[in-house]
Amino acid sequence: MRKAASCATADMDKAEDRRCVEAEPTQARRFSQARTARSTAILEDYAELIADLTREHGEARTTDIARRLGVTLPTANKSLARLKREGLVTARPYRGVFLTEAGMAMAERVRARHRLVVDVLEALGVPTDAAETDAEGIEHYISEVTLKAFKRFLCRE
Amino acid sequence: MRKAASCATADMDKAEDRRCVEAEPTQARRFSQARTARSTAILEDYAELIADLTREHGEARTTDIARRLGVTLPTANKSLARLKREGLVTARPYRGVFLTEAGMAMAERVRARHRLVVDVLEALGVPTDAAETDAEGIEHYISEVTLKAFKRFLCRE
DNA sequence: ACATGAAGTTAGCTTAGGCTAACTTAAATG
DNA sequence: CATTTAAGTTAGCCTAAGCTAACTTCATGT
Repeated sequence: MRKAASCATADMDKAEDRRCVEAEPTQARRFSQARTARSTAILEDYAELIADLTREHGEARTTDIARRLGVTLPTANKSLARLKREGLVTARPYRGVFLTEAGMAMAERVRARHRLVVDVLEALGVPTDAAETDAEGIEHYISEVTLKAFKRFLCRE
Repeated sequence: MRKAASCATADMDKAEDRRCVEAEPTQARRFSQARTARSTAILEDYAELIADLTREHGEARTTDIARRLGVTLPTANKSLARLKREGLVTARPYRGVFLTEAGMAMAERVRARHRLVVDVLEALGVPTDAAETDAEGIEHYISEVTLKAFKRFLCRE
């Protein structure tokens, strides 16, 4: 076998040894969480957008969803199929799209989180447009713990 | 055609009209940017990790990369093929992986950004572990403008 | 009332990132 | 030095999200 490139080589001191040995599972867990978040990011975007459109227009149409997301109609359609499968929306063919209870809950949670992220970014001096743009990517990766910290930070501003 | 659910209905005032009409391209652009960032996120993770491993062990082995990322060896292998294709790493079969100039530049940029994001989160009161975990997802969506704002914020702390 | 054009759907292709199974290569050790 | 075991590779499968092309449904305006 190839020369041990593993952390635990004899000439390393105990501290570094320990640090290295624990780096793997910890980091793997973090990446894994990011992957999970990535896979729900799209669901969250759709839920939030459907709630917005419903509020603005009284209904959420697939065309409007596609336009706002900047994707084609078939792409939106396919993604909506996933949301249906996961019980977040209901839709009958050629009719609009409606959030289920679960979908509304997700939308509400996401909306609040989005607002919070934008507010924090602006509080940190990020201009509005950049804050909105970056929030669109960032928001899906904010844990509950971080959310709470953000709230506290804004309060004592 | 179905009743116009578009923004520009007669009974809307000019302000809302304008807001709505501009919402589509703006929001579409934001989502599109998030999608772009998402597609480079993995490249950035690999580049950063390869740099770390090289610094720690003098080489970056596919097994270590896979273990740290929490994916299987074939998955890491396939992703590394993409990094090769995009000119970020070089690798000869059964030998380690090495960053190209471009790869090192990316790794350095990503490392600095990661540090900055963690520091900002901690400054906002997020505990270290959550800060590290969330940063792993967040970092890929931070624009240059936001990065600058973060730096300014940390300075005047 | 029907023609037309927009909205929606379906089929099928691509890329990406996961996985397992099976195989090959390399290196450490008896 | 031969064997065993770890590392790396290849093949092939799956799901997701993007696309275009082609088709169907719907609703509006003449």
